[in-house]
Amino acid sequence: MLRIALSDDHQLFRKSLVLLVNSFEGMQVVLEAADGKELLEKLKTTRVDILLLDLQMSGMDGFETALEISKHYPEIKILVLTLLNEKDTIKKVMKLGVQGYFTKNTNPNELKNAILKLNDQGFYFEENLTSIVQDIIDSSAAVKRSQPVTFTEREMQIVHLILKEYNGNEIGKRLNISPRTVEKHKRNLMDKTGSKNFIGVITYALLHDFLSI
Amino acid sequence: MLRIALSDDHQLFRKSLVLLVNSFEGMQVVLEAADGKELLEKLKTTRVDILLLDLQMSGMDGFETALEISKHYPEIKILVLTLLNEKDTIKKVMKLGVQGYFTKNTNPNELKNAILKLNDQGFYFEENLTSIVQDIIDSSAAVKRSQPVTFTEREMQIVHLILKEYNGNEIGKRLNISPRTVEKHKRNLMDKTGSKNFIGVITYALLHDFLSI
DNA sequence: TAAACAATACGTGTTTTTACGTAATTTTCG
DNA sequence: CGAAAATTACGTAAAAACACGTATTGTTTA
Repeated sequence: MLRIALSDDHQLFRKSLVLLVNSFEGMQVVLEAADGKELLEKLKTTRVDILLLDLQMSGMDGFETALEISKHYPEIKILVLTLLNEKDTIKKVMKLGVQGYFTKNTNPNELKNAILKLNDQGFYFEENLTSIVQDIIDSSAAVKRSQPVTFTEREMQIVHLILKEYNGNEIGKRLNISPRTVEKHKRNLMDKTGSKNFIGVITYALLHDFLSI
Repeated sequence: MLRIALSDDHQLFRKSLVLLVNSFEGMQVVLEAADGKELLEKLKTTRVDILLLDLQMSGMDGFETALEISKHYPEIKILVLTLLNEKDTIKKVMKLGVQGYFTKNTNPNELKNAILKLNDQGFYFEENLTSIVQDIIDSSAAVKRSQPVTFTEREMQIVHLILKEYNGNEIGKRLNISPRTVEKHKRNLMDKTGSKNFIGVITYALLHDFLSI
């Protein structure tokens, strides 16, 4: 059962939205708030999976709220509901950690689909926003392309052995090198991919197609 | 009517076993195979309830067969027939998802009883094996592995946060739970996926499509 | 309503990984 | 050949993860 939070300062709209969402199978509104402040307060005691967030709320505004939520509750997926449809606004909220965007004048039946996709895929954007998304993805990919990271053969060997769940000691034995050397390789990989731990190296390699499992 | 499959490489024994089983009320042999390969082939077109599986088959051996069957046809209950009676062997097959064990030198009249009990209770073991069974059921994570592994919502949250390279402490803070609880979730995940470390959990989830990055 | 599952939490360790630095050998290649 | 890159290795210490156990509290569900 998906636990939905709903934040919108228009009570009538909010209440009907509650009814709509509750009519969908597999999800339920567990939290309602009129503004960001109330929302943050209630989140302290209520666990939610997905937040439907209005962008025109009075009081603490939607941008600020989105930022706070994604900082304090990164596990909550945020679907922004708004009347706005301008490229810049969209980009702006996306940078705040929002995983979905839904304009209020879109067909309400699509909302269920949006929530489910957001939950399954981790993101949802309306069809017509594809180009914007692509823009953003491209621009962030360009940053990565400017600093080409490659793994050496030895490093790849080590990645593979780590995927087989060998620890540093065992890898050293298999490769006939000191465990310290294995550590050094691991550290180099973390440094060059900017990871805090080796899981970051693995995901980096997967995302950059150095690796497939 | 119980649909029985029978796999044994000794044709004489197999044929007489067919007669024996067919003489029992309420059950019928619907499939015969000399080895694991043939068995798997025939299972594609024949539905069976219970499989009587010999452990000394040539070709693909019984262990491997049991593993394949329980993986692809978890609904089929497997009763192993064997001459072996050693604790280790018994444990080994049980970990493969076998629900019953029957030594060939036991009274044949007991076979009907074994099949019926296996069907009704979901398991059957000869009296003297009870302690071994209890041992394994209590202690073995491998038993769990033979059942379909699923991640709970909370576990998925934690997987996602770990992918974001948060450490246990940080995850605890973000989710408002104790770091110890996070550790517990991680350990449960490692247990249920049979991993030595969390990288194993990640790859398991990726391979089983719980997760995409 | 009992049983199973999920989520929570702690104790008491041990093992492994990570951090940060330095530096000596190969190996590769312009 | 000589510079750059890759591989090797170690010291010291702190942080994090892992192992294995127990236990309470809700929630689902057969």
